[in-house]
Amino acid sequence: MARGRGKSPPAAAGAGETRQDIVSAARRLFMEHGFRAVSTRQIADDCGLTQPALYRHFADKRALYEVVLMEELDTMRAGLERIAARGTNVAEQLRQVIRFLPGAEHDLAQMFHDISHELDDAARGRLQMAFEQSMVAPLTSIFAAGIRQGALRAPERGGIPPATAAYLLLGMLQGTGRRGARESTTQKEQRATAIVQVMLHGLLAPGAADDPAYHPM
Amino acid sequence: MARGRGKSPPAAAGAGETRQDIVSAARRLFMEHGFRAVSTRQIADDCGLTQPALYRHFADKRALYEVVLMEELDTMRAGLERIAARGTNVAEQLRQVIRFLPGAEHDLAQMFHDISHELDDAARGRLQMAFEQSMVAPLTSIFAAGIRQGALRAPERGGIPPATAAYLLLGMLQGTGRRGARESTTQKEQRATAIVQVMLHGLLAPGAADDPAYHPM
DNA sequence: CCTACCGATCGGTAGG
DNA sequence: CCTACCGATCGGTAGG
Repeated sequence: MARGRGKSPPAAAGAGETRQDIVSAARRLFMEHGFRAVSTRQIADDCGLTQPALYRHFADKRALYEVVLMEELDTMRAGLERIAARGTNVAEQLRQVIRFLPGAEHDLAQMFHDISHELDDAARGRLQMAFEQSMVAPLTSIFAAGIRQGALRAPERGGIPPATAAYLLLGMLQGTGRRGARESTTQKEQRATAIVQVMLHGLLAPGAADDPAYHPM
Repeated sequence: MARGRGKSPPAAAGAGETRQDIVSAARRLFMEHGFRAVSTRQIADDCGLTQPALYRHFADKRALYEVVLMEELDTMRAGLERIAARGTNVAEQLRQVIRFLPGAEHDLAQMFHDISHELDDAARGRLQMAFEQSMVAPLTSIFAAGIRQGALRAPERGGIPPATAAYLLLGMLQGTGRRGARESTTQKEQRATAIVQVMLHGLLAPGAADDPAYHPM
């Protein structure tokens, strides 16, 4: 061990492996604490480097953060598109989406805040576009398919636009921050069931004509 | 003007007025940028003080932040309890809640993150309790009343627990960060309509038996 | 990829 | 409530 500084990852790092180590450490730290709360020295320490060494791989802290976010969005896109591509019914697709998306651990809200507040205009634009393509688009296509197949109401028949449904679903998934300690698995499951229940059936009792604007036919 | 530093508020500040000026400036800044992104010097500048002067009114930055959050929660509680107390039907109450709660400008998500990450255990406990009492409780009581009056389905009849409904509503209101520029008034209105529509009626088309677990009777 | 170091800024204190 | 100032830490650079 001629390193002396940190636990060098697996073994002797090859060519581009150091870069990926940095991104991995940065992802873990940024996603848990947010952009501002994580220092470049913490990231460097976590992969056994000195802080200035980071700048051989990334122009600055923001550039590293953008790479982290882009990779994260790409992972989400892969998962969501896979679910959207499956031909199962909408209810089942929704359950799979809820099971797949990180409820609180990835702290989606944190991510959106940082995109809005910590990046320059150019990076913000790129990330907003990536967010639309990776998260909104697959979810929108699930709802659109549901409408097309007649399983969901079209906007003209008392439904809502598919893209709006996608945003509302994402909001429900974010929850309201991690309230208290980590949610248990059964809590997550109950939450998932509740979301599906609301999105599909709403909460109105049968026969209750509470909303005069509602004319599904 | 013997001040020389900043626009001193209205006129010569009386006794406890300086303190309130500090809280007001802090609220504006904290709510827009988050705890870490706002420096004590910015707050002081905003009310025509030097930075050390803040410490004559608050023990430290965190204590000031806690006061800001507590006041904010109290404002929300007043509004929500007023809506919950009105005897109108659930649909109308939901619309009023959505109109009342700050959609993106107050950045609820930001607030929750800071509560979880920037405060010590004691303050975090106090704020979580205040959040439950000020936001969750009034919303829960609206949903509970709806169930009691037969307007909403009880959890045993395909509904969900009132507290869960409250959390889901808050999630939908947060949206997914401020996506892009400020939402326009008409966008807000469309969003409000969509939320009410989903919460009451869901999205399932009539006759579509997509969810085998659904037995409202 | 390291050592050494920069200017800037942070939250907070001393002392009046 | 101000001036003066503290130690700590930040992101980033010089130079090898």
